[in-house]
Formats: sequence, structure tokens, C-alpha cells
Amino acid sequence: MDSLGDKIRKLRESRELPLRKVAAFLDIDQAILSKIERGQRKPTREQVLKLADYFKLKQNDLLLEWLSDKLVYELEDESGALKALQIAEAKIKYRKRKNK
Amino acid sequence: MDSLGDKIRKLRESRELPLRKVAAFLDIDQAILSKIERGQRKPTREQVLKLADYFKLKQNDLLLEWLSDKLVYELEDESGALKALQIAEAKIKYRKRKNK
DNA sequence: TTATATTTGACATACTTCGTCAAAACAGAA
DNA sequence: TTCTGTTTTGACGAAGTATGTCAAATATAA
Repeated sequence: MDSLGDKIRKLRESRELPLRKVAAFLDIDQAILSKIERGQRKPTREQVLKLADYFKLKQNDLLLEWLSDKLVYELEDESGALKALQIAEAKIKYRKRKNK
Repeated sequence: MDSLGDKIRKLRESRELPLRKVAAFLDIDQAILSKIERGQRKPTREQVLKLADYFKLKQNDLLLEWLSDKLVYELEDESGALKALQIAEAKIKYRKRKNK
């Protein structure tokens, strides 16, 4: 169950690319990419889209990883995390039905 | 499927309390409480706990409402919202198992 | 050692959040 | 209508968070 950062790091290393190269493509300092890969920083939506392009992944798939990572982050240290997810799901389904 | 704000407003109105009173208890301006009840602002964790006390609700129950509202907020305008919730759930379960 | 790659932390700046305040809008009673 | 209390709105400011740069420290490999 890799986080988005784990995925990116594996992809980058499997192609033997230095942080410098990928960071240049993203137009950020390599320090940030290093932190993103290790989960110390959250990438922006735009960075996720660029990463998908760079590694030839479907943008939607990577966005889902990114979104779910954000949820996990929001719930960390919360005892009722799983319950909150269930309730959120119900609320979203309800909103969809009401098309609100 | 009420949001936390809806719940609070209903409770407050059922007891015929003005915003002013409840806001004073929370130690904030009534303007903020008005916005919280209508979903224009998110309450802080501490405010949620105080609200639970004030209305004699279980703190945990209200915290779950608050947390799930935050998730819904994070996911709004995201087409893959439900998928992201599923993935987040899997990630959290995995983390629990790994006790990480 | 030397060269390259990565990580760390101090710092700057922009953005968001959280609150106050006063004016405007609303609702009901007199 | 006017008076009174309630709620909503929006401008504003302070505090906190996010996002990035940079240079130094550390690791890796030759």
C-alpha cells in the first residue's frame, strides 16, 4: 500500500533518474521533490498532473493516489478515522442523489 | 444527512437561543457562529468539543460529524471522491495492521 | 579523495484560516 | 410604520500554514 511519494520514488529510481532531472521538469527545487517522495511535503495538484505526464501514467489514477493520501493525512491521529470515512461516504452519496 | 452546521442550528433553534448566547459560550463573535451553522466556515476542534458540552452531546459523536464534514469538503468538486474514500480506507487499514 | 546525489534546516513569501467589527438585512411586536 | 432584537454580509487584520529557494551537511559510488 504505497503512498504517492513511494510510487514516484520507485518510478524515478527504476529509470535511474536523479531528483534534479524530475524536479527540473516540475519546475521546483530538488529539495522539494525529495521531501515529496518521502512524504514530508504534499505535492500540489499541478505537480501530480505533471508527474503523471512525465512517467506516462493516467492522470486520474495518480490524482486518486494524491487525494486519498490527503484524506489519510487529514485523519492521522484520529481514533475515529474509519468511522469518519463511512460517514463521509454516506454524505457524499446523499449529496449526489440530491444533486446539490 | 445533515452537516454539523445544520445540526447545531437545529439544536440552537429548538432551544430558542440567539447566536449571541452560544457564541459567547464559545468565546467567538456571533458572526462566526452564523457562518459555521451555514457551512461557510469550519469550526475548530475545540469549538466542536465545546458545542458538544453545551448541547449535552457526546463529544465523540460530534467529532465524527466534524471530521466527516472535513473529508466531504476536501473532496468537493472531485469526480473520484468515492474512489478516493475507498483507497484511503484501504491505506488506513493497512497502516493500522502495520501499526506504523 | 573526488564527484554526484540526496537530505536537512533556515529563511522568504504567498496563501489560508480565524477572528473582530460595523453596517445592512431581516423578522416580529407595538 | 417604527422600534427592537437577531442574523447575515463583507472589509479588515493577525496568526498560522503552504510552497518554494538556497546552502550546508550527509550519503553513495568511482
